[in-house]
Amino acid sequence: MEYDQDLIDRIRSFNRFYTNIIGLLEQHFLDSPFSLTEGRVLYEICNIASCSAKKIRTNLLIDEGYLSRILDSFVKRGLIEKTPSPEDKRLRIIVPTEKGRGEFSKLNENSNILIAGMIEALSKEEREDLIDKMEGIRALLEKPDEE
Amino acid sequence: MEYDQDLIDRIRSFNRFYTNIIGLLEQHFLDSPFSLTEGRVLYEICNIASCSAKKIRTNLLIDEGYLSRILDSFVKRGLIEKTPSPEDKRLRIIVPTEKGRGEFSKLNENSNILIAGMIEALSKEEREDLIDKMEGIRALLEKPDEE
DNA sequence: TCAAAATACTTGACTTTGTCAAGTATTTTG
DNA sequence: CAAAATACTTGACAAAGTCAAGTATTTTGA
Repeated sequence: MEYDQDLIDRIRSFNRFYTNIIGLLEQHFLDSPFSLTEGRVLYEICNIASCSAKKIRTNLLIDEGYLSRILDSFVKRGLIEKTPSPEDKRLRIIVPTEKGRGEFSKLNENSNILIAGMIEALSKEEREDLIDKMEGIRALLEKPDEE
Repeated sequence: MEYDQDLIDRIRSFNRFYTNIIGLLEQHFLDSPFSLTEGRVLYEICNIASCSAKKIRTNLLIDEGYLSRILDSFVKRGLIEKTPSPEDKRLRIIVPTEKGRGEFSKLNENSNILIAGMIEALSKEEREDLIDKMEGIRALLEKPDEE
């Protein structure tokens, strides 16, 4: 394969840089009652309509058994309710409780604060520039057929 | 704290997107004899001059004991050599073996191929645009005093 | 129509990954 | 030169993730 090594090195360098950024943002899970994976699962639960384990797994690439146990622990912690679907009794439909949504908001709020801190030194113009670049990267890397 | 929620939401959306990108690239560790953390450690070893556990830890935020064991396993696998430093006998200086450097190159090569695949649909101009945006983001987010 | 295959999830046993704290050897500091 | 600090190691443990077999239900196709 023929490729431009300089370009790739610079992309990799950015990736290392951004991995650290994301790592910093993810550290707030350490001060929360959630692991990173639990946080992602909770995100899906709060954003998927009539959610089920199956639907989470289409978005998340997580072991079935592992997810099952995470959901169990969410039930025990009062964050979600699992009820067998009336149409298909193999499925359990998952709904976040009030508390579950509350915890999710807190997680988001913390993340918001971290990001606000990250960009606080930037002017309005710089912030807009940042967003433009981010969305430009996404447009370039996202497959045309996706989303 | 007063902040622009729309801006933050869009940054978070980009972060989720880029977390997936990085996740895809990191999956190649699954087909390699290294865990992600091992890969990062090997990266440091191959890029730090007269490396020691201490120096790795300044870059990597990893538990001292865990690192010690990873280095042990690298010795057992013939990837590095650890010798007490003559100047300071508390330190062990770490040098990658021929094999260690070889494995590291393989890891890089695989990563290169993945990135090449990621940008293969892009034209020359688009690739340059991508790099510009990445380096622009980095410039914006990196603290002025860093690097 | 009903046995076989597929689906959705659960459970037990296990491995990998990461953490904590105490311990050893050496060096630095006052 | 004793006490504190540094660099690393080790044992015990906990958290995170994987694998495969099992249960209940639904779908498929002869």
